[in-house]
Amino acid sequence: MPRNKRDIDAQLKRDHIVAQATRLWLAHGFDDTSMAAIAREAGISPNTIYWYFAGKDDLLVAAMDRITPELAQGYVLSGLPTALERLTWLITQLKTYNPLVQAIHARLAHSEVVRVWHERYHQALERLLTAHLLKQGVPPERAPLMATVGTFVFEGLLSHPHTQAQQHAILAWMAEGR
Amino acid sequence: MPRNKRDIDAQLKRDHIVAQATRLWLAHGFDDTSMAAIAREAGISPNTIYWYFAGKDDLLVAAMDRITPELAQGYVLSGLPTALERLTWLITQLKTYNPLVQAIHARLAHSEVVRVWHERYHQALERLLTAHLLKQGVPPERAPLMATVGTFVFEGLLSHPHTQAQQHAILAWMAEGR
DNA sequence: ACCTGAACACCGTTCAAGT
DNA sequence: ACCTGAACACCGTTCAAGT
Repeated sequence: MPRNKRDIDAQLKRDHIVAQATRLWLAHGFDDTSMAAIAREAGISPNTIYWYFAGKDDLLVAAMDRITPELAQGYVLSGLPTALERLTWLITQLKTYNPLVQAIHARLAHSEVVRVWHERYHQALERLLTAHLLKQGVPPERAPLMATVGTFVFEGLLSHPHTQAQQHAILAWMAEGR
Repeated sequence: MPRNKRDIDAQLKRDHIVAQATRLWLAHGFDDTSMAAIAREAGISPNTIYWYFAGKDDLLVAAMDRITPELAQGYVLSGLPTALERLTWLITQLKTYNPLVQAIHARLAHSEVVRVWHERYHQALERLLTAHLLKQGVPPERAPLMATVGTFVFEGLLSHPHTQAQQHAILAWMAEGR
């Protein structure tokens, strides 16, 4: 994307800001990490962030855009054999990023960029699940519905406390594709 | 609960504050309705709210505590014959209160009172679904799991946009108890 | 017991000015 | 093009003082 040295530097700095924001958000939560704190950590003045990002929500989306390809790659590379193992791997990873996932949902009502990002994310997850369900032998007219249900259950697991046993039972139920 | 005239007046005023807060939150959202705005509408000064409530989160919980018994009563009184109709009724009602439901989830990470309330709410909903599933003939060892899944799907429906047809298909799937 | 005016500490964001 | 110091408008909450 960057075309010359200048653009590369700008890209690097942008990425540095995103990295610091992500680190602080994961450590202290989205709401409890101010733009001032992010700027301090990145070694710039607070308003400089606004040169690179339209606002805190845009910074959040940039953070997610950095994480998700990594996750997708890891998902493929993991090469786990069973559906249950793959689902468990995915939810374990997503839990790592839970403060950001939470923030995405909390900002949904207030921010258009977040809304757009979330929409895309859901579609990607549903595509993944639909493909899996079809391979599992679920009838094609039923698969999309069950994929939507699957994403809801997945989100429920992410946002609610539960025991390891409960998680296992629910993921096993999902893997079954029933 | 109130023991004398003085307590009754205090109770009425408390309720008046909750009513105004609920009205404004439903109209403009939780975050976009300041304590000052609620006080203005209730005809008191902002800090007077803090005489009756520990904070904005406590006011939110009080609002939910006012709504849920009404909902539970309406659920029973509706006397709808089929599970699908009852689920549809329930989600239609809950959608009416969506700004408050959203706020509950958004405040989960920040407020202990909200966390406690949410926990109770989930347990109540799961009990409702478990009872329904058992009546539907679902094996007892499977019912609690499916009830948890059901609440996740229910919450997913509440917090994500979808067509009427999608909602119907998902609720029908839930009513089936599969 | 109940209520208030004024202030506090903080927030995301913007402005005017610099290089 | 990039960065900053200072300010803005606002927020939930608290304090000191009243009745």
